[in-house]
Amino acid sequence: MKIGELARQIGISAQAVRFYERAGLLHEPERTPSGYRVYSAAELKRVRFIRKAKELGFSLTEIGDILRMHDAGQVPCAQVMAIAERHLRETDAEIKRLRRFRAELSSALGRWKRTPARAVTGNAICELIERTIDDNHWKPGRGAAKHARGNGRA
Amino acid sequence: MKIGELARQIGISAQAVRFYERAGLLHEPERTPSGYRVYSAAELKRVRFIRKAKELGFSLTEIGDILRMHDAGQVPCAQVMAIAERHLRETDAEIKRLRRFRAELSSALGRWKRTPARAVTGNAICELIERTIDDNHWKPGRGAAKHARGNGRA
DNA sequence: CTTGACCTTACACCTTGCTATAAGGTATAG
DNA sequence: CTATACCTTATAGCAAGGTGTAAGGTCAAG
Repeated sequence: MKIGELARQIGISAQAVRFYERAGLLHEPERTPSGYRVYSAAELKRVRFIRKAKELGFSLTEIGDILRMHDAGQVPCAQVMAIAERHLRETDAEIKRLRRFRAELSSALGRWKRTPARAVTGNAICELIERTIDDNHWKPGRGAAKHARGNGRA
Repeated sequence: MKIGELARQIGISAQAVRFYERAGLLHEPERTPSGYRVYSAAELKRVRFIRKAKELGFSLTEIGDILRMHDAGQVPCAQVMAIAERHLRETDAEIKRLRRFRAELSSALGRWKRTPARAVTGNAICELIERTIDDNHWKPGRGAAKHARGNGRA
């Protein structure tokens, strides 16, 4: 199977497959005499594994670690569980953060609607925004969202 | 006031201030004879506005639009409200997405714990992951998380 | 007159996971 | 023989919001 066929079966682009190879997730594949990459069913499964792990929120780095453990003859399931549990905690934290943010934004919007910006003081840029945090009941913790990250599900 | 003093008062780096200038959020400042940027209280307020808007989830592009409206003599508050309402909807969608993801991850973890990977079939990479989506009760919608992104609160 | 804190510019780099493009070689159908 | 679909490599670029570094100029204190 050549790269385009593999990519089609998984539902990704051929470039993405080459990208995984360069990223160290796939071994150097065999080649036809003319240099085309040739993949076996095992490689197909490996790529499928990569996509599944990605959908579960694993980063390519983590997936690479897992695959290298596997290649070294180890069973990486303990690591997989640990990473998944960390992702769960991070997701919880991110949901909490987003909920706090949502509440704050919603409350600002409510105040803006009750007190429209007819009372624009001449030297404000947008008085709505300017009075919002001057109220200062909302102290965003230092670095609250430092590690926040989309979890990469495509 | 020079750039370092301005940055210190806002709590950002001097590079960030120059970055805002290059991004078109700040006007070309006055300069000392030796070329140092000199800022007035009005510029300080403008930078403070930028940070406040950013904390409310506005992107630098949006903030730039708002500031340009202001510079053109308009009152950008209607746009600000519209953007804020869009952010609210996006935040809601992102929270929903994360909750679905969390439920899925949590359920996978539960299954993994109940049925540990002692039954490792020889040709799997990590059987935990491999059996998870083969169950296939979980169809991630196409492009569900296309626009998902941390909302830039620092 | 030197040290050190501050300022200047320009450019590269970071994160992640790819996508796009250029410039070319290969395989197959008609 | 040619059209076209596929493959190769290398390189650049995106999103977003900056940070880091190099190489140098300026200013006050001691």
